[in-house]
Amino acid sequence: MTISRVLNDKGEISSATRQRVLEAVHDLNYRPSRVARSLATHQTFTIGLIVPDITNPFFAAIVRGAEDIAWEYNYNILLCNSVEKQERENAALQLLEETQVDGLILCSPRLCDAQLLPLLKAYSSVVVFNRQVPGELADVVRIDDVDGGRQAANHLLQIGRRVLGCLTGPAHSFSGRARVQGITLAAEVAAYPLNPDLQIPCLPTWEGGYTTAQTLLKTYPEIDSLICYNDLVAVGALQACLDSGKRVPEDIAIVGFDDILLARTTRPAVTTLRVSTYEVGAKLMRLLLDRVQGRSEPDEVVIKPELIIRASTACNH
Amino acid sequence: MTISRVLNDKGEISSATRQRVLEAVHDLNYRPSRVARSLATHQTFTIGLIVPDITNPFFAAIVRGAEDIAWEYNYNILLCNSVEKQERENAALQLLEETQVDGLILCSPRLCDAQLLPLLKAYSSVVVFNRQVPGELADVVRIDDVDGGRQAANHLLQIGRRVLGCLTGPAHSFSGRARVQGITLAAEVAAYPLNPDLQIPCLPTWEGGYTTAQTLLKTYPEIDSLICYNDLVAVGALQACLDSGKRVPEDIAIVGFDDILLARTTRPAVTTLRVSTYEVGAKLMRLLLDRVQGRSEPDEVVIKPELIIRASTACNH
DNA sequence: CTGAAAGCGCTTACAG
DNA sequence: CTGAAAGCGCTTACAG
Repeated sequence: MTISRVLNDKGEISSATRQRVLEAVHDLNYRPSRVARSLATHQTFTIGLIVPDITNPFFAAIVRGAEDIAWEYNYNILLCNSVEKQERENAALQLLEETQVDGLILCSPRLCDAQLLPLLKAYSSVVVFNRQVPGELADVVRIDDVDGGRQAANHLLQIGRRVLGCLTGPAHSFSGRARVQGITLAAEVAAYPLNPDLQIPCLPTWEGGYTTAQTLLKTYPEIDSLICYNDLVAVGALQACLDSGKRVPEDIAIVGFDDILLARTTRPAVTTLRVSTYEVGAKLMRLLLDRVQGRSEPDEVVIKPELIIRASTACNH
Repeated sequence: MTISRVLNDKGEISSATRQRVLEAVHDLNYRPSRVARSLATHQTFTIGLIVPDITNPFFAAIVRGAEDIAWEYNYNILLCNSVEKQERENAALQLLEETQVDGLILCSPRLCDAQLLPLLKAYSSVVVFNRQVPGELADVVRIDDVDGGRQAANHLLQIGRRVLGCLTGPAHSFSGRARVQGITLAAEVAAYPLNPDLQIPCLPTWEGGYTTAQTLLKTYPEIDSLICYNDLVAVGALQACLDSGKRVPEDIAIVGFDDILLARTTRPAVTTLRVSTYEVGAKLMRLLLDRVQGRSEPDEVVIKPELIIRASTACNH
C-alpha cells in the first residue's frame, strides 16, 4: 500500500519512508506489474490499432503518427495487420476486445456493417478511419474520396483524355468505391460518360497494379488514362505501360492516390492526390485519447485530398 | 472453474454442462479477460517489438513478417518506434518490461552495451536484430554488414571508381559502422585506400540523403561514387546529384542497401544490397517463440546480402 | 465430473 | 502518515 502510494505519487507520505521505499525499489530493481495494475484499475494503457497492411507506406505513416501521440500520453500500441482478409480483421477485433485495450483505431475496415458494427459495440472508445459508422459507435476520420475521384477525373478530362480506365483496388474497399463514384460523377457532368468495363479491382500493391494494368491494356488498348487506387498501384501500372511500349504521359496519363515518397521518384513522376498521412495518424490517436478521457460528443473529421500534378499527366491530348 | 475448464478445453466435462456453459457464454456475449488470465498464468501472449522507424519500408517489412508469424501462434505485437533516439529506446525497453511481454524483439538498437545489456537481462526471451550481444542474453539475427560494405566497394572499384564517398547513416548505427569497415577493407586490399573525410553520417531518410549528399558534393566535387546507408538515403542522394547537374552513373555511381521497392523504380534504378526483410521479420519471430516455448541453446543467424546491380552503377570509368 | 479455496500483484476504500 | 482487508477476474491445485 505504502509502496503503491509513493510510486503513484498519491496521498501524503513522510519523506523519510518515501526515501526508504525508493531505495528498496532501486536496490531490488523492482518494476510494478502493469497487468496486475490493469486488473485492479480496468485500464491497460494500450490502444489497439488495426491496419490493412503496415507494408503500405500510407499506413506506415499513419501508425507512426499515432504512435508518436500515444507515446506522449504514455499509451502503448497493439498492432494488427488485417491483410485485406475479412476473417483476420474479424479475429483481430475479438482479440483486442479480450485484451481489454482502452481504445481502438480501425483503419479502412473491409467488413460489412452487419459484421462490423456489433463488434465495435464492445469497445467503449473507437475511432474509425475511412468508413462511415454511426456516431454513437465511433468517431470518424475520413478522406473525401468522392471529391478525390472527382478531382482526378476532372484533371484528366481537362488535359483532353476521354477513355479513362480505373484500377479500383480491393473489392471491399469503401474508399475505392467512393472514388469511382466521384470519377463517374465528374465524367457525367462533363458529358463524357465512362465505360464501366474499364473499371477493375486489383490488389492494393505494386504487383496488383502491374499485372492488372497489363491485362486491362491488352483488352482495351484504346485507354488513354488510368486512375489508380493508390500510388503503389499507379507505379506498378506505370511500369506495365512502359514495359509494353506505351509512352507516359503521351499515350497514357496516370494518376495515383496518397502521395507516398515513391510517387515523386519515378520517371515520369506520378500525379497524385495527397493526404498528410502522418497527420491523419496523429489526429486519429488524439481523437481516441480524447474519447478515452471522457469526451462524449461524437466527432467526424473529413479531409480533402490535394491534387499534385506531376509529369505522368503533364501533356495535353 | 467449470467455465474456465470448458473455455480452455481442460479436464473432463460432461457434454451436458459444456452445452449449458457454451450457451450462457453466447447469450451473455461473454469474453474472458486476458489481463486476469495473464495475472494468474504469468503469460501475456504479447511480444514487444521495437524498431527505429516503421516509416522506413525496411522495418515495415520486418514488422509484417514478424506479425504474420505471431498471428499463427496467437501472439500479439506491442509496437514501439525508437525514432533514432536513445532516450526513447531506453524508455520503451522499460515500458515493455513492466508490461510483462512474453518476449522482446529489438531491431537495430542504438544504445551502448553498458546501457543495453542490463535492460535486456530483465527479459527471459529476447532476439536482437543487427547487433552483437552475448548469447545468454539473446538470440541474434544479423546482416553481414562488413561483407555488404565489401561487396559494394569491390563493385565500384571494379567499374573504375576511385574516389568513394560514404553516407554512413546515424552515428550510433552499428550496421553503418560495420559497412564502413567492409568498405575500408576492400579499398585497402585493392590498394586504393579511402579518404575518411569523404565518410559522413546522415539521417537514414530520403531527406538525410538529399541534404547530406548536397553538402558532401559541394565540398568534394571530385567524388565519383557514393555508398549510401540505405536505399532511402541513396534515392535522396540520387536526386541531389541530378539536381546539381551531375549525371548518374556517368559522373557519380550510387549504391544503396536493403533493396526496397523504391530502389528499382527510380530512373536510373539504384544498385543495392538486397536482404529479404519479410523473411528476416518472420525469422526473428520464429526464433523468439522458440525461446519463449523453452529452447535454451542460443542461436545466431547471419544473413549475407546480395548485390543487385542496376543502372546507377552500370557504367565503367 | 464439479466446485470451494487460495493466489497472481496491484489499487481502492477504511481504520487507526 | 501508515497499514490491514477486500477485490479486480482469472487459474491452479485439492476435495468431494
